[in-house]
Amino acid sequence: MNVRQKPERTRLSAEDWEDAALNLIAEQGVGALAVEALARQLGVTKGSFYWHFRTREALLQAALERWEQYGEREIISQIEAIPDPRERLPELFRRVAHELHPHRVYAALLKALDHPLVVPVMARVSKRRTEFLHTAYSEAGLEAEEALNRARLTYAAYVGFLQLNFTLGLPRLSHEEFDAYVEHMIATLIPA
Amino acid sequence: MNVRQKPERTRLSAEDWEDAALNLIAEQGVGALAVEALARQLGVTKGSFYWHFRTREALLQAALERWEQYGEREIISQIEAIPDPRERLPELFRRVAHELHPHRVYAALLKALDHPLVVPVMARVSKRRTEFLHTAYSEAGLEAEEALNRARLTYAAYVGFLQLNFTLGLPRLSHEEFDAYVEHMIATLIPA
DNA sequence: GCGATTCCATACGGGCGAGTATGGATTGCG
DNA sequence: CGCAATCCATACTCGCCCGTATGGAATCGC
Repeated sequence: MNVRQKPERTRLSAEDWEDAALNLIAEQGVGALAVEALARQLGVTKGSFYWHFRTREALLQAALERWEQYGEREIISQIEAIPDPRERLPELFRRVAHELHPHRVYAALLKALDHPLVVPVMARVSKRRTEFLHTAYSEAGLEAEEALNRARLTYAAYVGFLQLNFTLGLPRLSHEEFDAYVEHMIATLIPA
Repeated sequence: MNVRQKPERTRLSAEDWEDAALNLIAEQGVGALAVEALARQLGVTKGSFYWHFRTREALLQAALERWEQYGEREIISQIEAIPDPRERLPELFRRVAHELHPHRVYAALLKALDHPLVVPVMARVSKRRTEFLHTAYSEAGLEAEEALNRARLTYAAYVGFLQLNFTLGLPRLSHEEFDAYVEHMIATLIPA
C-alpha cells in the first residue's frame, strides 16, 4: 500500500488525476474522493489540482467519463469474434468471472449510486451491456421476448453478485465454490 | 411532501426518531441523514435529538436495528404456511414482486453500502434470506449443492434488479412487462 | 400543587474539506 | 538566453454540520 508508481513524477496531467481518482474510488469508494487526500497520494498539493480542474465534481465527472470510455471494449470484441453464437455466452460468463479490477470499480460505483453524477453513467453502461446480452441470447436461440428477459435476469444476477460478494463480503466463496457457482449460472441461464 | 403525520405531537420518543430516520433514508438515502434536517422535519430542534441519542451514528444504528427486527417476519411465515413446498417459491416471487416500501428501504441501504454501519446489517439480512431460499429450493426438489447455488443466484438476481430498476430507473418496465419478467424468473429459476 | 424528572430551545464551539488568492518554480519556445 | 506559458505551494476564507452547554417548558409522582 501507499506506493507511488513513480516516486518523482515531477509534472502531472489531468489524466493522471483522473486515473488516480479511479483507483481511489475502486479502493475506498466515491465518498473518499477528496482533493487534498488525492493530492497527498500524488505527492502534490491542492494548488496543482485546481489548476487542472475547476472543482471536485469536475474531476469525478471526468474520471467517470474516462472509465465509461475505456471500459469493456476488448472483452466485447473478443466475444463477438467467437464464430459459434452458442459458445459465446458461456465463454463470456467464464471470462468475466475471472476479471478483477474492472469489478472493483464497478462495485464501488454501485455502492455510490447515491451520487447524482454516477447514476447516468451506470445507467448507460448497464443498458449497453444488457443489450449486448439481449442479442447474444437471441443468437443463441431464444425468441425475442424471452431473450430480453433472460438478458435482464442475467445482468441483474451479475450486479447482485457483485454487491453480495464484493461489497458485503458475504459467502466468501472458495475458488472451487466460485467456479461451481459460475457453472451453475451457465447451466441455469443459458439454453442448452 | 413535507406533511407531518400529526401536526402537533408535542412529545417525541426515540422510536419516533428512528422511524423518521428510516423514512428519510428510504427517500433520500443514508447520506441525507442529518440531525438538524430530521429535527426540522419533526418540528423540533437538535436539543431534542441529543437528549434521545448520544450521536448521529447512534441513531443510524438504532434505526437499522429496528429495520432488521421488523423487516421480513410476516412474509416468511406466510410462505412457510403454504403446505405444498413446490408452490412456495413461485408464491414467494410473486408476493415479493408486488411489495414496495420494503424495497425502498432495502434499495436505499444497498446504495449506502459505503457506510460501515450498514454493511453488517445487510450482510446478516442477506444471509438469512439466502438461507431461506436455500431450504426452499431443497424442499422443492433440488439436491444440496444445486439448491445452494440456485439460492445465491436467485437472491443476487433480486438484489441486482433492485439496483437496476429502482436506483437506476433503468428499463422503466410497464406493469405487463414487469409481470412477464417475474414469470420469466419463475420459469427459469424454479425447477418444474 | 410542587418538586423532580423528562423533554426541548437557543446559542455557541470546532473540525473538516472545498474553493480562492497569490507568488514561486519549471518548462517550452523564440 | 530570456520571456511566456504552464504547473504547483502556501496560506488563507467559508460553509456545513456534528456535538455541547445551559436554561426553560411540559409532565409525572407524591
